Amino acid sequence: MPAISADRARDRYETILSAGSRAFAENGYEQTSITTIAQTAEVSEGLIYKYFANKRDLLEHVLRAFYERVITDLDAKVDQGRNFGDRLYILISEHLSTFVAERHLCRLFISEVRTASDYRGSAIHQLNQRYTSVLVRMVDGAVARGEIKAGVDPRVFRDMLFGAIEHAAWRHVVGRRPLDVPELSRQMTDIFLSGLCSAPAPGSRR
Amino acid sequence: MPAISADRARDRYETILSAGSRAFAENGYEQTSITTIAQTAEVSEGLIYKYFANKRDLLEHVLRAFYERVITDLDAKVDQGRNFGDRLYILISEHLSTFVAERHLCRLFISEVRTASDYRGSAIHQLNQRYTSVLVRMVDGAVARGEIKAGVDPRVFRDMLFGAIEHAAWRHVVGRRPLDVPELSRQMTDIFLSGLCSAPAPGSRR
Amino acid sequence: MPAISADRARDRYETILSAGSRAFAENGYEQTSITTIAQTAEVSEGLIYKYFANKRDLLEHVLRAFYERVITDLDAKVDQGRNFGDRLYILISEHLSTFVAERHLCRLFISEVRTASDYRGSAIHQLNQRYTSVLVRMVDGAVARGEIKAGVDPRVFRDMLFGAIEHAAWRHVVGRRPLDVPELSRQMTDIFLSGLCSAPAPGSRR
Amino acid sequence: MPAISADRARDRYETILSAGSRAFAENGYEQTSITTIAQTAEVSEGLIYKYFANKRDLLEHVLRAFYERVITDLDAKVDQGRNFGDRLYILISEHLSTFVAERHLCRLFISEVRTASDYRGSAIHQLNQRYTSVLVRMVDGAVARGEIKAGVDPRVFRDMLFGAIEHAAWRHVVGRRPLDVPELSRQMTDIFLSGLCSAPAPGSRR
DNA sequence: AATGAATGAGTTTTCATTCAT
DNA sequence: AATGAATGAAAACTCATTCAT
Repeated sequence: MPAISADRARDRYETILSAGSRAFAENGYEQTSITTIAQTAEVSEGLIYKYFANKRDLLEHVLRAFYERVITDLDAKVDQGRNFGDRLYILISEHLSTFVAERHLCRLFISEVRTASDYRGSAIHQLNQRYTSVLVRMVDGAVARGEIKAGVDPRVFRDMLFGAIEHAAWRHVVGRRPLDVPELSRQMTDIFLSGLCSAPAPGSRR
Repeated sequence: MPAISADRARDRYETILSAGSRAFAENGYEQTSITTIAQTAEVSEGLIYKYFANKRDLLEHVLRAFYERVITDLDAKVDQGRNFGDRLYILISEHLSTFVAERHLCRLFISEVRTASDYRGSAIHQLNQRYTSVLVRMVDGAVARGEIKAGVDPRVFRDMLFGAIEHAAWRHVVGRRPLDVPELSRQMTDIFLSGLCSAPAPGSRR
Repeated sequence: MPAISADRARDRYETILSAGSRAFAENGYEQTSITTIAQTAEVSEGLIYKYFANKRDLLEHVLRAFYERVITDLDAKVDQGRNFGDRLYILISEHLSTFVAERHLCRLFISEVRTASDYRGSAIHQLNQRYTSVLVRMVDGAVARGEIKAGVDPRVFRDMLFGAIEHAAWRHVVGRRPLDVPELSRQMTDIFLSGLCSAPAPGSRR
Repeated sequence: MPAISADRARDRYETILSAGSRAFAENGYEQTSITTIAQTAEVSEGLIYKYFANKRDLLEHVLRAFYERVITDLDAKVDQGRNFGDRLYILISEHLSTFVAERHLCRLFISEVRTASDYRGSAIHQLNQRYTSVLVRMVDGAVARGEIKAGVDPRVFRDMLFGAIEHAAWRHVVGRRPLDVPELSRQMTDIFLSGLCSAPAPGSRR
């Protein structure tokens, strides 16, 4: 017989998570104090430590939740593409859209996750691998179907893809310039498919 | 008649800079205390403030020195390439080499510089623009000579290029995997030049 | 449901205020460290910052409390005097009594408050003006009733009065001599009323 | 055979004293650093410690020099007054003039000297007594000649006089209002001589 | 379950003073 | 005689975390 219902507990959890998310995203991990989060969540500081082991743990939950939002349904969406070009375009524009929609979390993600020395094996690392696997499967299939040339190392491609997306998104976050997601996605897709020199690859979107 | 030679002063400056560089690079800006740096440099805390206005100023000097190392001679080196493919290969492999050689500073650069909210207009920002301008000139020349197709937005290309390099370097830092710079550069160059689908672009290196 | 009663909080506040009051008064503002105050109050340093914004804020609270003690009921007391001489005597002896009773705070008041460059407009300044206004009203009334001669600039009189009191009190603090408040008040009153040359003014006390 | 001539040494001493005087006066003792003084004096920090034992010692020299300037010739000037009223007027206006002319040092004097717990017996204390003795002799003479009524405690009068002057001068320093020295001196003299109630004392100036 | 008062180690920064040159 | 590099002990202030209530 819990003194508090499970619903209520989940509600508290969400409230704190959301307050932490906003605070971290806006001011960075180090610059955010537990007190601030407690005030935003309209909750006592002590309670935060009932739901999260410590400040770092709260950050991890925030980032995981963000990552999960990015990944959700990505598989299904990508599968709607009829060919490799389609699928690549979808992947890029989905990823960019999320980063644009949650620019602050994107920034938090870039500056905090990627820095962490205990990244390997962490929950975030695992999510990252789940994400990556979508791409790997995509590439493998395309190679098998002869849609892309053999000899391409998928890991190199992956670095290029995610690096490019992050970099573009980061410039958007920092520069506060508007980002034309469809156009940017189209250009990136095109370069990936047919390179800078040749004519558009046959079958490339649009 | 100074009690101590200018050489000695320069030596101190470099000792502190180097200690700061290592410490920041290994643990991040916020996680590094002035005390740690002082101990590493075998110098009193007070002396650090004789050479640098404050902690942030020290970081800025560290990053600037790093950036200047990256940029030095880049122009000249790139100009040795006979065509766009050559030049692109040189740019990528030079950049990657620096990042690999100074993996920790690379990480510092990525996590601290790019995050800073006062980035725009800073000395680092200016160095970044100087760096970027090398690329922009390269692309403009290539378009003029018909080496790459029109319609490519150089900014998109730039994001893709630097993003890809940074991401690859980052994975190297985190994963502690060895990085085959020539091979990786070759693959990246190839993808940028001819894309994933088509045959290698005519005139591409190798 | 506060973990600690409001009474307890008020108690803490007063403990710190009193410790700060004593410490500041005995060694001056700059010479007193937060650490000292914390030790005197048997409280952690951090807690002081829960109750006061910063060291300066604590000083201000200390001075305000002192000033309020000086002012309290002064109006009522002064009004008990039947004529200007009576009232002047009451004002002087009241003021002197407070200064003698709290010699150390008196010194703090003189050396810190009056020195502060941000004095004008501060809460202390306002209290000072409230205090001063008692005197101004006293003088104005006396002029109107013909008790004192016209042509006296109340501001000059005010400077002389407060200056004299402060100076006497200061010598008491520094010299550690006992101060015969009634006798001193009587003499001051007499000089103010009838000057050094003439016979005692008619109606002067005693 | 000194490596430096006595003249040169005296010059250095004066330079440092003057730099210290200005710096202390403008920003207060605690807020002034030796470095600042060294820069103002265009002298190394080390040299200051050749001429003065420490920072506090420098302050003492500064204040002493100031005090000596105030006292110089005061005796002679006061003696020019033909009667007590004249002499009192001269004393007040001389004192006020000095304070007005050197408002910043006046402030330093009030906030630092009067606070010092080691005031008694200090060089400054001795100067103060020399100053005071001028007044005491004045009063004693006036009593002997029947110029002022018996029963006046010279110490009370002294407190009133100096307190009044300091207070007025302080308000001038803080408030940055212009000060009409002759008029203010006249009013003060008048109140001291004949009080607030009676008509001007016979023989009072003007 | 929830609070928020309390802690104390940790932070950056300043500065009077010393001393090798 | 003169320098100014170097020190190191302080200072004010912050904040994640704990625990009595």
